[in-house]
Amino acid sequence: MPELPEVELLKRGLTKYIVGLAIAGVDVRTPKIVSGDPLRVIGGRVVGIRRFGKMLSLDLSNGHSIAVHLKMTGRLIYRGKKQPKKIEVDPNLLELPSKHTHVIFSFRNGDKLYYNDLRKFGWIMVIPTSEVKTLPFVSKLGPEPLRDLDVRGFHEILMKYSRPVKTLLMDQERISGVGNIYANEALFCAGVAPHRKSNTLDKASIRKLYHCILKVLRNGMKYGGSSTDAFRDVLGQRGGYQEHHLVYDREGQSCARRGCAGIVQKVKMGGRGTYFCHNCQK
DNA sequence: CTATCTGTTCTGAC
DNA sequence: TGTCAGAACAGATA
Repeated sequence: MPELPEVELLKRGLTKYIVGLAIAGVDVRTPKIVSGDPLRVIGGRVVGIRRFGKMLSLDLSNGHSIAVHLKMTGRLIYRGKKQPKKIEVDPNLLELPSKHTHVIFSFRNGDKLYYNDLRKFGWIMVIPTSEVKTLPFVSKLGPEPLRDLDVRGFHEILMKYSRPVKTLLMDQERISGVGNIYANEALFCAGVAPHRKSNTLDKASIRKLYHCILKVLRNGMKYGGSSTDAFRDVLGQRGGYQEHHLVYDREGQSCARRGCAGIVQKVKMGGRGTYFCHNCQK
């Protein structure tokens, strides 16, 4: 669920609400979610939030960091003094902690940060700040669009593999941050069929796909993230990008492109829902 | 009730 | 090394 745009929005929200706060306590309700010693965070002040692909690192003044991966259904929800009066929150997030709350960070000023996760795939790791970059998960991440990937680099990656281009886009060790929703949308935007082997794309298509990836990621952020299901921002509010999906979750509906009579197809690729228009994507 | 679906990543098999 | 199925888990939907 949370892909680059959603995690980036979360990063901005956390920066706004918890940077500067000192941690007074941690309540670990589901131990398997947390690794490292949670007590190390106590007394630390949040000095910054970093994002690595879809992972976040909450960096503390005491030399430790809280690395968080939300996987499919994780949520980080802030409740406290800075939260706006009027927010539109899910009914099941009105009462926190809830039965899906696994970790609670309490700040000295009384504010709280809740880690909720319906499916419990996500994780939290307490480690020295200097080790965040060397985590296997982080050090293996490929370049990130919008930051350290240009058309040339993108071209190079596509040429190197003969896999279906969609699974390549979602491979975090090749390109980081793109997940299923944005891969589907970017391929539609570029008119490229998801099952095309990446090294068979021509230069023009590659260029187009590159710009489409940036475009859909930026759009995702512009509309507050994609909340077809699990994603909520740091205040617990839904995003709006799902209303702008052109193929994802639109099986059987008519193609969004003007003048195209195609119907959005759904197939399975690499075990994931793959949506495309046979007419527009070659 | 059963079967199948779900946005991520890791492991183990080939 | 590259690729893929299955697992981790809980709930929604058909």
